[in-house]
Amino acid sequence: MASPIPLDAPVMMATFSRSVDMRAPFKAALATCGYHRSPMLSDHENDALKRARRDKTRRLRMDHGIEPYGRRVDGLISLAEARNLFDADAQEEYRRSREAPRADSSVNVLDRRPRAKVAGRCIQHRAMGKLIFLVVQDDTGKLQISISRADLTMAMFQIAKMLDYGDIIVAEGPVGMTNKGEICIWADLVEIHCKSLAPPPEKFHGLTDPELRYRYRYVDMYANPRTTEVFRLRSQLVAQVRRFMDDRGFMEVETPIMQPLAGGAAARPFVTHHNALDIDLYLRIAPELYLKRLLVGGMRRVYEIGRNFRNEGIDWVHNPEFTQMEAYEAFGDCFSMLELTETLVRNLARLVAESGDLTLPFGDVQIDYDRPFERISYGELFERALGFAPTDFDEVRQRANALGIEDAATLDDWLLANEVYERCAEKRVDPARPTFVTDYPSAVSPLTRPQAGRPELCERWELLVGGMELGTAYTELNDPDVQRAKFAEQLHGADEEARTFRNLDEDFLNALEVGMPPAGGLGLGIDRLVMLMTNARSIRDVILFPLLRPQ
RNA sequence: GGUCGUGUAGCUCAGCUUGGUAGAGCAACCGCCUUUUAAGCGGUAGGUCCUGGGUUCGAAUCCCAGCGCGACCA
Repeated sequence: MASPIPLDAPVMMATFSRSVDMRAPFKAALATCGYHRSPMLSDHENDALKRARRDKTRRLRMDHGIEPYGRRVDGLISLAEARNLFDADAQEEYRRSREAPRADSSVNVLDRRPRAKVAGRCIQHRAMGKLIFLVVQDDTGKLQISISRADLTMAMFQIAKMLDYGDIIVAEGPVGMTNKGEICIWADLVEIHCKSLAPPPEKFHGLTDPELRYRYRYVDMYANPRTTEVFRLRSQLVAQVRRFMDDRGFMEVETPIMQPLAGGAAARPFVTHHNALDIDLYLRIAPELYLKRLLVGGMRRVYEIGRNFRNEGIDWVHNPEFTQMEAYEAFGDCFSMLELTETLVRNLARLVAESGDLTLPFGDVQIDYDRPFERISYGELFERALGFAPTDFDEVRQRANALGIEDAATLDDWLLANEVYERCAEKRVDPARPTFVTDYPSAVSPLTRPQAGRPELCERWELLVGGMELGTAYTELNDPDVQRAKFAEQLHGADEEARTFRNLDEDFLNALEVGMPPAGGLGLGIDRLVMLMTNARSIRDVILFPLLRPQ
């Protein structure tokens, strides 16, 4: 990169003026090209800590002829495997043999201890004279590497002495034990394979600032082993969801993420552009309309686990991109999906629960996944929380005004009732009790089949757990004329902005005219599910790289 | 959107109430040390106290505004 100002300029200029930062243009350039100012990244070459490490890199090359950025290494085993090799009998035999007085010093001590060759990141380094103790870490755990001056060449011992917290090393030697009873490798070979230049986080507290943890996830992962654990568990949970769905005869599919129309949910989409076709495309807010096309095409049970994108705010349960499972079952309904969901969630809890009772902690509460989940109707929950029915529209308007809901005057009765519901009723559900809220109003569910006897209500539920909306399911609407009317109605109420991306999806309506079997459809929030299973209190703790404001 | 909290060395944090030379631990550098477990001992170095303005002889500290982050509320 050609910088307009030499990097050493500030040093030379400093005598003239301390108040003018001559690096400002350089910093500004870094900022605009997406670099961070943070000391953990590489624009602080003046940083003494980083300079010390660069100096060591140079010394490794110049004084020792060692290239500190290594190559392929064969014959490695994991740290957990190495630890498992420990043989107490061999260790005891070796210890006795060393302590036994020997007339002839040329007789070797008896050493049947198994040998191991391992690699890992150095996370502790205690050099005490002619002994060095390292702790290295890999994805299976930690292991101490003990290094005695007597066991290696002088050069290799010097190198071991120079190691820093963060370096990646290879060590080989017998698996033994220290006097203090720590299982370790007594290394007779130590190599450095990657010199870490970054100043490491504090070794006892690690990285605690949540923003820094998300921003430097790669540091967070080695400084806080719990982080890696959460994501390993996430991976296992998603794999288990797939197994569960596959076992029930669902087929996994992948539908477009870039869509010409953003349908299937009410949310503001992200816009992108395809150059060759010269068209704007939207990142999907839901895969729903494509999955239903597959039912039209004859697939009977389909599901997709994938990313959705919603151009909205960020809080403890919302990240702009998030992972959801959507599933559709021909000839099912919202109640077949309810059974599926309850069984699936319980099944996942079983994977995580340590004891048999399937109770998992989530913040302050203990959530019991064993008991049958609670069921309550939307209307009943509304009335219990507010003291009047959602159909009591005069009361609803009064309460809406009291709550200071914007555009209360222009909203339709049911939409307003739903605003009141979301503010007052939803939070009345016991967070410790997984709860299906059923019989949603049709007015807020434009893709859902109305109930036969009460068309103002529809066949839909939402699952609330731990104060979060975990999922929702519908009996899908498959009458093309009713669907068209509902879309039109929805568009009618939309503002100018929403109309640009929420156009009438003629192709989807065409598909319904071809004919879609009656079906149950489910949306399940995977991130939130993982939050519940790992007791994570922020969605950012279960997303590897949550969206952050660029620095 | 509102309220509260928070921002000090690479990291984790004191200091702010009551204005007066910028502090500790870890990490780093130099030295000692063959059984450490957050090793220890001696020494050295390291700062835009988030930013801007104000009050003051003097501001990390008090006031105002802004920005970042976090939590709660709507």
